[in-house]
Order: sequence, then structure tokens, then C-alpha cells
Amino acid sequence: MPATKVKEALNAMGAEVFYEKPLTSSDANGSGRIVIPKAIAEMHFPMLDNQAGSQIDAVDSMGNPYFFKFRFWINNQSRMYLLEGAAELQRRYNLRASDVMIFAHKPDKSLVVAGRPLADTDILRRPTTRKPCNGTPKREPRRLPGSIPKKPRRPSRDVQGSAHYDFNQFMAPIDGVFRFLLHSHGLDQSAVFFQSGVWTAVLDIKGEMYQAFFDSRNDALTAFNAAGYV
DNA sequence: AGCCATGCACCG
DNA sequence: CGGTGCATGGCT
Repeated sequence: MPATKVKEALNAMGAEVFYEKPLTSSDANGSGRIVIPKAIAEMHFPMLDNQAGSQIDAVDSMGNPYFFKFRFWINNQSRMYLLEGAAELQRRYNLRASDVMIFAHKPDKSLVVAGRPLADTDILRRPTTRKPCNGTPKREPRRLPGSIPKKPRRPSRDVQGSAHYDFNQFMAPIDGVFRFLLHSHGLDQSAVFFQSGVWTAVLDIKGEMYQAFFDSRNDALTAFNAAGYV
């Protein structure tokens, strides 16, 4: 399924893409579980009260219906979001690891999904290097009382020279518009800085964080200062 | 300091 | 033995 066709279909539906995830091998291993980056999940998906999650109905660019389960795991003190039930979609669009799953909204806010092959224009971060995990795991394996400890087996890490992609970077709207930051990634004071190729201004307004992106340091500083900061 | 890719124990 | 949910650890 060519990317252009998919885009046409999405356009025809009036669907606006808000996230594209190059699938990892874990995403594409057939389980149908897709990890949704926390920032994306909390910006574009329904808020979840319990980790049981909720069902999300969607259609793909060909009109096929889906009934995903959107949920999260507890990971450390935080959440790790997942979309379950994507195996059929991956089958229909022939998605393998490093192909891209597309998330879009219709004007009525309903979810539209699709897939496409990885394009040259997709952002690339690290060329490779995920190190093989040598040696035995440090953690004591969990086991039932009285059961026999298992010999830990050598993990089969994926060491092939495949590229890694920056899934987590979302497209910063470089329009100088300050937007509310629900989760401020540790940014807790006003600042202007250059990050991921864009000038960023962050404002702390009575404890609430806002952020905007600019082409130049000067633009960022101007807006920053106009907001009453020095 | 925390995300997230993924390993893997546990349970059906 | 395949799926669930959590733990680990690389990486930023």
C-alpha cells in the first residue's frame, strides 16, 4: 500500500495525522500491541482512570473498522501506554518492523489509522548500536515456592545493523504560538533554548507551563520577553 | 530522572 | 505454550 494512496484516502476522509510511529520489532511481533509514547497518549488519547483502559473504535483508510483497547501498564511510578488489537491492521497494510503506523483524527475526533512503508524523509536518529545483553540477568528470577530455578537463557538481542528511528519526536509547530504543556518533562522554569533543531521558549505562568517554537533565537527571545520575562 | 523497547515469569 | 503484565536496562 503506497503512502500516497494512504494520504489521499486520509485527506478524503478529512482526517488529520497527529502521530506516526515507525514500528519496533516489539510493535510488529504479531501480538498487536503497540506502545504509544506517553506524551502522545496523554495529548491525543482519552484519559485513563485505570490500567484496564478503554475501548477505542477506529477505522482505517480503507474503511475497515477496529476495536482497539487503549490501556497502560504501571512502569516505575509512571505509565506506559499501549494500543492492543492492531494485528489485523498490520496484516492489512503489510506492516513489519520499521514500517510506519499512522494515527489521525477525523473532524469529529474519531480515530483513523493506517500504515505505510518507511520513507527516506522519516527522521533518523541513531545509526545503530543497541548492545547485545551479555551475561546473566541480575534480577533473581521470580518463581513459585518450591519450584526449580531455571537457568537463565541467553537473550537474543536484535543486533543486526538496522537503523533506529526517533519515534518520540513529534513535529514541533514552529509558529510561535504558546501551548499548554500538560506534562512538562522536567521543565519547570521559564527558559529559551535550542533543542531538536528548533528554538523553544518555555514559560512558567503561575505554575503552569507553556511552550512555543521559533525559527530563530531572536524570535524566541522577543516572544519570551513580550510575555514579561527577562 | 524518566521513557520506552523488550525480556521474561507467570498463568490460563 | 501463547498471551499478559511487569521488570529490566539502554539511552537521553
